[in-house]
Amino acid sequence: MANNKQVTQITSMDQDFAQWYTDVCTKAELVDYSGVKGFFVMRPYGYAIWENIMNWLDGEFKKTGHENVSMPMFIPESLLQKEKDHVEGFAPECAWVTVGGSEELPERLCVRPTSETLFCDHWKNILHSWRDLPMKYNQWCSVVRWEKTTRPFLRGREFLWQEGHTLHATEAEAREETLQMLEIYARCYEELLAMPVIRGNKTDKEKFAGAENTYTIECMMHDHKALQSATSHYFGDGFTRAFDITFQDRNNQAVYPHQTSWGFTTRSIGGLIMTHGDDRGLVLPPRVAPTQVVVLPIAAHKPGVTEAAEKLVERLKAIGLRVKGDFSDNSPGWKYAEYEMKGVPLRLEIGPRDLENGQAVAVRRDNQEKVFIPLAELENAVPALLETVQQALFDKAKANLDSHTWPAQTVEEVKAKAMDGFVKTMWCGDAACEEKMKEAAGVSSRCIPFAQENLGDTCPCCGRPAKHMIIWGVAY
RNA sequence: CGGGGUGUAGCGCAGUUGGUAGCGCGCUUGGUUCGGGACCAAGAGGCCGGGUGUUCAAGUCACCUCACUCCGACCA
Repeated sequence: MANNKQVTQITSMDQDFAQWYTDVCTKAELVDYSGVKGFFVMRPYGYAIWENIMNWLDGEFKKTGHENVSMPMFIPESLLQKEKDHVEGFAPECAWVTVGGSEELPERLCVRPTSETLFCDHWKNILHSWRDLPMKYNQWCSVVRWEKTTRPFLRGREFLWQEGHTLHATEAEAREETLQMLEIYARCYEELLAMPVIRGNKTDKEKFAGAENTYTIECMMHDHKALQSATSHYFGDGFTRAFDITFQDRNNQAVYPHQTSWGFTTRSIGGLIMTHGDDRGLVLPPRVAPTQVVVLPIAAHKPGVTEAAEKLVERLKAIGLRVKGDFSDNSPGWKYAEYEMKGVPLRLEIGPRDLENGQAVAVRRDNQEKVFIPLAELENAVPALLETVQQALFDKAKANLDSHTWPAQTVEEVKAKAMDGFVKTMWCGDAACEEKMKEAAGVSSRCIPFAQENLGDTCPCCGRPAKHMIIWGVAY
């Protein structure tokens, strides 16, 4: 019954969403704080989520013809400085190495904040002919950006990601690549993480340092704030000119290739937590959950119970599910709370009463709904239930996004709704109006959605003719 | 980088007008339990974040410093 010895109790979302978030991160054993600010330990349970994401994405990268590589961790200062916009964007948040062993280095080295310059430096050496193109590379690694404030997953001074870097003979092919990879990211969020996304363009103000176009997918968290969830960039030939990378085309002309890059980070796990979690803790969609089903014997000492539970684990493993049996001597109530905290999508209980009835009890994490599953139907019923949970989580998140996206005609209307979700307005395309909106309404531009709507003819900031519909929001 | 908060056992905390450190949970061992965070018994576990000062005496007072955290400005 009611018991106050709940050391793993977490702060409620409504009371303090930020505290709730950090509680979940630590109590669900996803991360631990390290001795250095902004650097986090990803514990096995958190890393297992990342591994599932990596496996899914890496499979898509391979299907679309990309190869994995590994680049150096350090960038000589002179290399970083070759592309002007790029340095300006990243230099302020670089960590620098100035000493090797006991020797002062002749040139200081930046710990990579992103690897465009390294790829370019390498490509300069190996690209010769149009026959060498396209070059479609990816690397899984961590990067360092010296952020001022840090939070687990959402913002660390080091974070894990993949960064794809490609070179193409033509602009059209490079642009196609950029959009193709954005679409893979969008599908990863929607299909794997059960998070609906908005695909769109970043404004010039918000685009990546050195990019010609930045495409983004934006997600809405449970508290209605925005999370920039992945980006894909088209560079044109800006970097390849700066690094003097050319190839001989079919006409024996030296030509600058067109470049892209795209990245997906462990921030996605933060988004996952803030999209689906509740006051009991983490809620994981079955497709990414390290453990999809936890099997609990009830009154395990009674004849046949433990054996029956073990049999359930074996049968579910045999059909490829990630399943765990908890045969520890903790009480059932303790186990319920524990696996709810860790967001395991489905709990299967089997006890003496179930043995009599030839069934198991399944309890969904997302809505606590209880379902009796005849043991004979286990192999069909459990995967079906997991798919139901996956879909229900997506639907719930989609409903949150849809019901908290507001059209607006004036700056005042934007301001009124700014703390309550996304606001969509028309926009003239002028950066001055974007800045004005930020000052007046406290929102940043999230993206210019690919799916445009016509909400009017004029920009709410300046009254001039509008060019696009744009989405505003308060972002993490 | 500005503003606030917190540092005492693994976690959460108490510690009076300064007097030489305690509680709950967790952990270990044994036993009883088991359908919503069980119970009993016996144990282990501390450079009180660090430094300097005041004092016969500092977890406690003063100053400094470090770390973490939250809120802003900057960013995936």
